[in-house]
Amino acid sequence: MPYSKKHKERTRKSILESAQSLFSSKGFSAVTVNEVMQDCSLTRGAFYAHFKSKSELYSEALKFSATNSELAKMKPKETSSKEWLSQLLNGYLSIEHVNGEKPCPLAFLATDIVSQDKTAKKAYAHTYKNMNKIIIEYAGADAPRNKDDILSLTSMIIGAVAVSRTIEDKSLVKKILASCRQQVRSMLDGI
Amino acid sequence: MPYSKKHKERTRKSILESAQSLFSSKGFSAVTVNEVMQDCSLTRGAFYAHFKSKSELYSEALKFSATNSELAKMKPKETSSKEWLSQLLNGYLSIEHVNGEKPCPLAFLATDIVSQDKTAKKAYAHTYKNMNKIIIEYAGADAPRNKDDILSLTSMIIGAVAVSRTIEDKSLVKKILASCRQQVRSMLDGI
DNA sequence: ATCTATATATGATAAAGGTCATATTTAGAT
DNA sequence: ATCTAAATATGACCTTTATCATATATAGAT
Repeated sequence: MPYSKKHKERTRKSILESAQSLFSSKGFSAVTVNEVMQDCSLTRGAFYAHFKSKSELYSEALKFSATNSELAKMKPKETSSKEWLSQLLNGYLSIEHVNGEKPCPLAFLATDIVSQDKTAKKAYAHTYKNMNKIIIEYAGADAPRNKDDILSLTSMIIGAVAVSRTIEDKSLVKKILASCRQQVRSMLDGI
Repeated sequence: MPYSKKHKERTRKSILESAQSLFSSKGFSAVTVNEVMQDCSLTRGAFYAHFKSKSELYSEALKFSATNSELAKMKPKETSSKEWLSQLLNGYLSIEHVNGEKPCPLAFLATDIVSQDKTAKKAYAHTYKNMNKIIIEYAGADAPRNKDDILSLTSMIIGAVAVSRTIEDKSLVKKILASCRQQVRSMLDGI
């Protein structure tokens, strides 16, 4: 048995990392299987030893990115939940995020998902529900009394990032993000 | 000179209508020039007498849809501005909108625009600014004191519709929309 | 050192779709 | 009725790209 046991697993992971980053920034059809493979220094032939189609890769990349997202990161013990939540949300509503550092697929792929298969949609929905859950948990006592209220908050931050990515006028982008950060504070008071 | 003067103009408009509807629901690359033409009972050959490329069509469809949107519709004289605004926002945050009736490209194409050319981005930004302006106008005295606050409201409604389109669980979609309608009322009080 | 299962690379195939060249049809002007 | 410029249709071309078949290289087991 050639190659160490973990070799394939590592390659798969590296493909997923490239895929995640490329799909997030360009969407499903603007990304090529070949492009993904070259991004991790492989050629397209190797691809089908890992995934059975480009669609499968897309869904797997989506799942992968959920487990690697900022939101999924463990809170440092020395930071309070509220402080941590505040950092997460400010990071989410930042120019850096809009520019593509650690892109959140919920915002970057929102309309792209619509034309993908059920598996992709399921992965997206799962990530979305998880985002709501995590925010509520960290907000603790400052979470909205009515749990569904969180849905408008996540709509807002996802929408803000999605729209901001299309806007070339950076001063307008800053205003959008600032306005949402402000609004977040008023929705989760104490944050 | 064959065909009445207005014939070509009418055909162009009909192409734009089909394009608007198809692009909005499926995005740029999932729509085919041929598909657009067949949708208005023409064949692909006629296309290039009207537009010089698929990209140009996309941008033109975006501009076209801005002038035909619900938001651009004239307010009936017998309806108060606030009442009208309330109707507009409730319509925006409705299942029917999510399902594709009179789709707003700001929500339906948010992430699609990112991979398009400058012309498309400009058209998108223009429509976006216009949405903010119109809401502020109709809100009148109830508009946010700080005009930039409107940006978080539009982020929210655009995000809500964009996300809702991806979610197959209709009961969750209803909750998202309801939560945003509620939030709109609290942001524009008196509405 | 050699053997071998597995990973990766190379080359081929085929389908899709944007674009254009050419043929055909249309309806207003004469 | 006929003529003609403009609109539309048809057929072809060519690029792109997902996918697969086949060849090669890798590294652990012997």
